[in-house]
Amino acid sequence: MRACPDTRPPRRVRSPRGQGDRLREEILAAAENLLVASGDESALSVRAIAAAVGVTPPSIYIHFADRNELVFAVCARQAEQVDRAMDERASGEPDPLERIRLRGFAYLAWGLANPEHYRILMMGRPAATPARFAGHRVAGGGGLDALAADMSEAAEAGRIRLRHPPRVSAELFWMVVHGMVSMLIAKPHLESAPPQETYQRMFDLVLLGLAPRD
Amino acid sequence: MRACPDTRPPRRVRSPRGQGDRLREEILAAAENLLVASGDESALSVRAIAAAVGVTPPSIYIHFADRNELVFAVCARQAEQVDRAMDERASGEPDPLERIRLRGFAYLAWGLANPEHYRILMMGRPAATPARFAGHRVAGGGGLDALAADMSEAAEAGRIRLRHPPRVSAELFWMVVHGMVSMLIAKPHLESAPPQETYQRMFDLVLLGLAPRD
DNA sequence: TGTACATCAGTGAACGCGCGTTCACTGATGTAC
DNA sequence: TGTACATCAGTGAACGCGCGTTCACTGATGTAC
Repeated sequence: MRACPDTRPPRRVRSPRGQGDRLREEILAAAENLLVASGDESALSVRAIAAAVGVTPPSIYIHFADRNELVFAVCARQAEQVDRAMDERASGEPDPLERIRLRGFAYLAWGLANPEHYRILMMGRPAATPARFAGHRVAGGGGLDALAADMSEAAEAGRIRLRHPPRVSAELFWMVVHGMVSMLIAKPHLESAPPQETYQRMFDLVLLGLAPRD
Repeated sequence: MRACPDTRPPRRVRSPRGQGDRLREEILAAAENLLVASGDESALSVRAIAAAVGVTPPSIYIHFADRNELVFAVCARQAEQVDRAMDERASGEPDPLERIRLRGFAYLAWGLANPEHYRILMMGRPAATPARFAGHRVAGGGGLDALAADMSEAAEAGRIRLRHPPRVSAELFWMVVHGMVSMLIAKPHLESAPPQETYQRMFDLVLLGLAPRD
């Protein structure tokens, strides 16, 4: 029978001089783990993160201005992957229409694999989003531009017929995929078919599904 | 110079005997006001609602099991309007395809008019949603069925070409509109055109926008 | 080689807050006899 | 007509919690002279 078991997590060893930024990385990694394990942004409290790192709460503020900055920094890390993932999926595919399909699917897969990150970045209250994350961070700048490029190439190749500038069509297509992702995240039980099947149907719908008979 | 100004809201007069349910209505109305005024679910604290009604916090629990039930009861009230709104918009329109368009637009308009309600009902964490609100409450049962009916009628009339059962096509269409709504709620600054214009583009996209050249 | 000093990476303790929820109680009103 | 009782619509006070954030401080390590 131990008198007073010490259940506190092990104290972290102090970074050597000049290596203070190590803590920043450890904070981000611990927060990422907490977010994935809990699937709930509210698990990301300053205190919980500090405890997971093995450090006291004030130490967080050495590296982040406030909680919100930290939360978004965690998500931004994952978000960097999506543009890369979309490009990887599309690269090597000669058919621009198929590239569009692959990009959309990569986005969907990323969202479903990181639902809480997606929720924070893309479904949050606008006021909660720090300015530098408010813009087209995800599937934004790079993602939408590449999509628009594929759109115009597909149109030139006669694979599709564009009614708007490529960029506008790219935004519309992205909104459609976003609808699927946010839907599956918020209401997973409404999933009547596997996501890839629904995605295919959605893609067909947009591409030729409900087209009027001639 | 008043000594000790009483800034508390006026006490509510007690309901007469047998009229205890009046308080329930007043709670829902006060919560609705708070939600609309703040545009933030977190403003809906039990204490804030009680104060707005002019009653003490424990009184809330006479009529609601917990905070979550109350919050969803508030949203469910607004949600009842959307099915009615969609039917009203569609009724009288002979063209089934146009009815589909009108239903979707009514849904969009409702979502944008009640963003915080929409967020709570349709964009929340699944676990936070009480069981009886988890299903197709919004644009669900009634809404999707009516949409599916219009789909098959439009197909019979030769206005569209269905690649799936009408119900599936209705769900896909609904997901597209949901994408627009949730997008505009979360990222209003990305709105590059008025919603009705984007909606029209989206509708055209689904209906005939990117259809391949024959 | 020794010593004063600056810097760095954190810590300890606390501030003040609002939150959901529970429990025993109150005081007015109706009802049975 | 009077009185005991039950019911109803709430209240008052508190429980216990975790939260973000701030402030003055510490102790080890490097650096200048």
